[in-house]
Amino acid sequence: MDVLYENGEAAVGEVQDALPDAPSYSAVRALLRKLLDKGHVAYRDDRGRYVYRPVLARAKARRSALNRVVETFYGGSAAAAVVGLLGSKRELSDDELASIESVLAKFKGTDAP
Amino acid sequence: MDVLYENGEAAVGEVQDALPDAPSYSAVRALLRKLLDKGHVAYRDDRGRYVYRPVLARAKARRSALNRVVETFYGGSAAAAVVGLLGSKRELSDDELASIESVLAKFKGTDAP
DNA sequence: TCATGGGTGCTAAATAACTAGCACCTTGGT
DNA sequence: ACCAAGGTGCTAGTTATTTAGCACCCATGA
Repeated sequence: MDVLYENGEAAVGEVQDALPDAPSYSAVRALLRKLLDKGHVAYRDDRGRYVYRPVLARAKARRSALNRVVETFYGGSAAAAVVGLLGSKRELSDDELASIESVLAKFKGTDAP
Repeated sequence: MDVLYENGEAAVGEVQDALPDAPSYSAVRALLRKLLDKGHVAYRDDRGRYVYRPVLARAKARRSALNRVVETFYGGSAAAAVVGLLGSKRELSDDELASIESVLAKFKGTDAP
């Protein structure tokens, strides 16, 4: 799934290559077929070659993945996760800094009127 | 693994209870034994009752998990992940806001002297 | 045109995971 | 002392996953 979300879509061989410790080609085929049956992925036929993509919207999967990490490792606190995320960073471009401050701005007025 | 990281440590039954769609008690026992063999978990004997804990330091696992989400869903940009994390938040306490701004501060001086 | 590489569908066998159930031990309450 | 509850080690049977290997299809390049 992660492979498909990272690439948008991928064929069997690409999934296999992207997998950390990949099983056989056959196993990946079987896996994707099972995900297909379960409705987690769809595919398009690119001239006899099947290219798979996730069915669940990227945004939802993203939120869910982030949520799981926050729950598992940060006791449910998004702010703590943000600190963890930035704490291990060495540099930040001006644009990145600006975008973060922009999203931070909306919290500033909220509870101190 | 997530269960162990979230709780710090857990016995077989607790792992089973915490699992979203839990298999049988026997399966969880077998799973934990396999993780033990692979060196991913250790256990202490709490008077005949085995309590398992992860071997890899929480901090490392945390970094790795966060990294994976950032790679998979945010093209490797931690800043984008931060924006995503905060974007879906409605409120933030003063303390949270302060801690984020504190960690942000170290980036401000860096590249605009 | 025709061989080649890389797909697919399908199948059978090996391998791994799950399940249920036994005997046994320890703890806690009666 | 005894019983009940809830652990463990171990085992055997069932189920699911992985593997390898067929026949076949279809672009591509010589």
